[in-house]
Amino acid sequence: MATHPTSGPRQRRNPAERRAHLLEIGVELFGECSFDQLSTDQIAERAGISRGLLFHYFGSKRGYYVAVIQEAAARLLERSAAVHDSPAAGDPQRAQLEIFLGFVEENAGLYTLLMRGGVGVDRQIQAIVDESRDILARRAAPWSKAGNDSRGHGVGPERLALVAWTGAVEAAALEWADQRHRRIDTLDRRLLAELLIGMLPSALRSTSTSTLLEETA
Amino acid sequence: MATHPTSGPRQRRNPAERRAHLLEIGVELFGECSFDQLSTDQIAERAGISRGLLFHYFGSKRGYYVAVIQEAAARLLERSAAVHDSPAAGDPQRAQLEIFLGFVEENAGLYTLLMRGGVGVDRQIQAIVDESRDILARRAAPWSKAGNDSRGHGVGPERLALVAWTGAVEAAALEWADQRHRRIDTLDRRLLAELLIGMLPSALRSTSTSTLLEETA
DNA sequence: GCTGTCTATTGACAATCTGTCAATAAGCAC
DNA sequence: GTGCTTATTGACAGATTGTCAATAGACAGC
Repeated sequence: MATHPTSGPRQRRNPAERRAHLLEIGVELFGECSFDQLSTDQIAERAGISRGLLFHYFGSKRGYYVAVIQEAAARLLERSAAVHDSPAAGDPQRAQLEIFLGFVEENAGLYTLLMRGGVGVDRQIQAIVDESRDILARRAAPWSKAGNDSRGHGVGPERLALVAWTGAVEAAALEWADQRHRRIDTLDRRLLAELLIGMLPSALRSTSTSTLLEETA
Repeated sequence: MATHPTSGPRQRRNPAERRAHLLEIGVELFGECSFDQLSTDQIAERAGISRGLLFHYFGSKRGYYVAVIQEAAARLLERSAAVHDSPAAGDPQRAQLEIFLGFVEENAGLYTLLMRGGVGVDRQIQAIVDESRDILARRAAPWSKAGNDSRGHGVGPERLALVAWTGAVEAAALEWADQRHRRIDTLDRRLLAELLIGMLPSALRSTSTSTLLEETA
């Protein structure tokens, strides 16, 4: 619609500030609409700028989307790192999980955007999501330090167990956030963390002792 | 490019047959490209028809995509039902899981399309994916019959455990298929099924006995 | 084999969207 | 106030989705 700012004369800003503002808006908008349902016209109008400026900063609509996903990932990882680097008393693993769940609850839209919205859109985005996932998983499950290959991933069977557990965490977190959002009676954060941690040993046991792949063969 | 069929005169077909053919092609193409990266021009050219015909059958590009996703879901459910309805000897639960893994391995693109590609694109598609997921989960984990609400879903905490386990199965299946595709040494189908089944009790235990939500409170 | 009818299929057209770029004006130094 | 830098714009080109009256392939009746 309006290619023009909502009102008044053009507003000249510091590029870094402008860029940050656009990313802020992107996180918000892409948390509600999908990539193809959101036009650059809408984005520009919401930001109070011309469409041309969006392309000036991000090159293409997809470039903008990638930057937004990266921003979302950075926020999640930053929050997680705060706990990881200053291990509080008690069980750091559960603390990490609870922090994670808290983040998902508070930023359900952002998290959904990051873990679900970007997938299937682009290889580049898939890479960002996968890397974030791996970092989070390794923080929440430090035992996985054993057997990482050069790219920081575990080898076959072991990685499989970690991926399975990560999938459980993600799916549960999304469902849990949704249930709380809809005010459905469900587990509290601590119990959910316990449930998820409880699933870890069974995954591990299968790959390390009963697989017959390495020693017991 | 060519709005025209690749060669020769126009080919007149039975509508049902034509529609099926288009869905076939859609499953193939959307397994490789994302929604916005695949133009209706490309689809039409690949199908050897005009772009107009695609819109005649499906109304819009999005309508076509929804139909393709539904087709993918139907194929997966059909395959699963074949095992579900004729319970072979032994453990039907593991059989169901192994069938599922076999399907994922053979149709990795299709499965990825169904579970990942559609998410974040549309509420309608999200509904299709969620429903397929639930049906599969209930077939693979028949114990979940207890405590379904009117919409066929479990209530809060119990559903949470099922969702968590389902997430583990999905993530593991995708990773496993990818590892095998890249010829990485990993678990065989039977062991992966055991690993996943092994994760189930720990999920259940947490919600039913230690949650303090119902009896033990 | 010829003709007419039905409808699957087309191709041209309108509307919308992404991406480009020279022109413009906002803010700052002097 | 004047001039310079550059963030910002708006008009434009190319591509893409969606519409619809016109077209032609197949089959029935003769």
